[in-house]
Amino acid sequence: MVTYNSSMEVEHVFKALADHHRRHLLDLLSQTDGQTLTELCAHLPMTRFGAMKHLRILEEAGLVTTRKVGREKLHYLNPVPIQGVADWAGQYHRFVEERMDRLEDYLQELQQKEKLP
Amino acid sequence: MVTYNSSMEVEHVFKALADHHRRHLLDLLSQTDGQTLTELCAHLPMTRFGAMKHLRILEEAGLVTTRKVGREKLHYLNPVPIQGVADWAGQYHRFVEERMDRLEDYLQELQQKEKLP
DNA sequence: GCATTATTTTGATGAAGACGTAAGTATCTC
DNA sequence: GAGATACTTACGTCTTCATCAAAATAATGC
Repeated sequence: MVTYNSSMEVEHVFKALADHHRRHLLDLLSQTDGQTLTELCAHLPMTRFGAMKHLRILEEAGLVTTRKVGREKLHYLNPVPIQGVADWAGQYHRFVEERMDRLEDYLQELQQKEKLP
Repeated sequence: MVTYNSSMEVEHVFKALADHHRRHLLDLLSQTDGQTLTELCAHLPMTRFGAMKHLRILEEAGLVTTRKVGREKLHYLNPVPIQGVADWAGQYHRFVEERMDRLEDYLQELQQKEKLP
């Protein structure tokens, strides 16, 4: 049985990840941590205001932390909440395995029939 | 580096999973596969029409397959696309590990200082 | 065939999301 | 302090989402 977790925290993380621009931002931070808004939004096909809103959603979900240095705001990846998503998805792994096993059984059965027709 | 995957398929899966009602539906199917709309919507705090739309989104994302038997429509879990999410999230695992290592180093450093002040 | 049950289609509506523009506040540089 | 730079706030708009209601379709059982 898969444990159904409806906690607000996990929900925010899932929602934050449900946009490829935001996943792209996390990717960018995983390559170079501590980038400014200007650096990050240079990679997104939108205005800096659009990028800012996405970063705020990531921050509210706890996936990004920020630190103000002078007039710049540095953004850092926090990978911990992603672990929650990985754990949730991992619960379904055994269902995929079962499916693979069934497929294997089926293929072997086919093979048997070919040998002894 | 985390591979940024913007394919439409993955995007649909992420969006479909970004709602706890839909994750709950997957959970229900993982417990008892092949349930009808009526059976499933009995567990959700909404009308059957609301539940139907959620099921359609899951179906479009490939997370649920359906089979019509008489006047009933049976819903089956397809766990395979969830694997894509697990893989994506798994890419961030090493960042969590790095963080743990740094924390461990820090704690050991503290311990050293206590011993030799 | 007729009443019942299961599902679908087709709007309607209010909320939330994803942008954008324009003006405002710090901060740095000179 | 004047001008450039980095970010923010405060809107407006357009789209998508979540939900419900009512009517339509389809299958079952007697």
